[in-house]
Amino acid sequence: MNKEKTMNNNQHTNCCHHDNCSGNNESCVAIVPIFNHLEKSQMEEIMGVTHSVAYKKGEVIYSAGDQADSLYIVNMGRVRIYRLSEAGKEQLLRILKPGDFTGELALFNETLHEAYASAMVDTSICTVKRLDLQDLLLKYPSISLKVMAEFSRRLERAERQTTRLATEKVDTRIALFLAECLEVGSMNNEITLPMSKKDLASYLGTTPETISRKLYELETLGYIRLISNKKIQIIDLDSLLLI
Amino acid sequence: MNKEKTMNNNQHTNCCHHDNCSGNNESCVAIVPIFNHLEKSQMEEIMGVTHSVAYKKGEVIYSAGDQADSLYIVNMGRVRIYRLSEAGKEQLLRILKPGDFTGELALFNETLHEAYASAMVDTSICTVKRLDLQDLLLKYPSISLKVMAEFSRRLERAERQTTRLATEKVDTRIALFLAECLEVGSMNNEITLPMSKKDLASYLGTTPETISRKLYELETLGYIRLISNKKIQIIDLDSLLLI
DNA sequence: TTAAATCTTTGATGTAAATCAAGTTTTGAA
DNA sequence: TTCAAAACTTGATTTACATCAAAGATTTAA
Repeated sequence: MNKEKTMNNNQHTNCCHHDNCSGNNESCVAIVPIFNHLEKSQMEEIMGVTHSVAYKKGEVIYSAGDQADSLYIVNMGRVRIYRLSEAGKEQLLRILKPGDFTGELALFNETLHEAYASAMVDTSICTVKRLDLQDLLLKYPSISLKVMAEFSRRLERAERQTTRLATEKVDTRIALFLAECLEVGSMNNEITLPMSKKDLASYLGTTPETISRKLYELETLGYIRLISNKKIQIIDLDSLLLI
Repeated sequence: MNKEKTMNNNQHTNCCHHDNCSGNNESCVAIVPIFNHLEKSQMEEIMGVTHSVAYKKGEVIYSAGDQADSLYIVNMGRVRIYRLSEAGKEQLLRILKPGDFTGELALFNETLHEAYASAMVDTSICTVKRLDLQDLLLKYPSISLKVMAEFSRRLERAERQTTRLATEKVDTRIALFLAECLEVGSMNNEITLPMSKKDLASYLGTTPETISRKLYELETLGYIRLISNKKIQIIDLDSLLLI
């Protein structure tokens, strides 16, 4: 069951247990939307309270049940956020890219994490301690506005996903997902799946077998073309969305 | 209640499209968690920018596609927030009680509403305009902390629900729901369903028929006892959660 | 109070998608 | 580069649940 054969449970309480420590803080603060609108001097102040930590591919960043006391901002790499069902089945919730953050839930509520976060590739992360963050938010209210904007976006997405899982058939969920991949930006309607089909299945609340079959079916219908494992060309978006 | 009788209407500019207008602002600001921790003088300032509106049972408060420009705080009554699937199927997302708020999503993001809000019973609501709210948040950063705490709680719930819909069978989802109803507080393990079974079905991503059958099944197993339409006694919580 | 509308239950039937199993392909670490 | 471990595909089978239909409840409004 336990796929993370992590060497040791490293508690990154402070900085610098890992390699790339200091200095990186700068880039981190500068790239995240919640901070990068501030004055240079303010950013420098923030750098003072951030800690940079590096995680190897597969390493766990936090687990459900952990006491949450930091905000985690992805500086480089990719982080998967997932939950486990009662039966231990994994469900992928989202994938963080540089500039995204997590850990905030418990930060404001003194609760434990309910989700897991692990590094999908070698990843560097900046952390800000609960109390430091609260100070920052009180001192620079505009940060709060950014954080709230991000929260509300996430909330919107989470509720949209909830509705899809509750009301749409698998075909439709796949079609909607493909359409969203397309939106982002793509050469001649060609998309690259941002995750493995196993993960996609988990994200969409289905199984890899079903994903495989449905994609084949969509190709048969002439709506898409399967180019390679991760590449798909959308041929008829309108029909796709009418499924 | 009844404090409105003693009040005269001032300080609200474009209030009074509906009946019960003045005076209620006070109770509204005083009861919501995002404001009620403030100083009296600060609350009074906030009252100055809130508008009280009454909705009759069934009235729509906002619809998907509407431009969102206000925060809605429930003062009295009950509000259902729901979405429509691509096929027009309704999905209940949550039910707001006095003190809860909605409309915030688009408030920080200049987007349109994606959900619908309608009054389940006669309801009175306080609204705060986008710009007024932003001023308040910048002026009183502690309000932001409250709002973020509420957001993160909602996010947690939304993601939990997503995971349940994606990974659990209907039995389990029902069992988990019943268990949550129990938590809140209940005499001798007796719970009162907070919504119709039709709504519950929608919330849990299933159908009323299935709800009906599964509840009967749970009774047969001896885990619960169906007292009346809306009342259920939980007999064996542990077994219920092991389904 | 009564009738209409809405919700709920129960039964019969259909089906989408999960599961199981066994190959094939891709990936990544040594 | 090679080889083992994952990930992916395809087929056969099972099943959980939706759908349809029609009879009881309950709620609502006149």
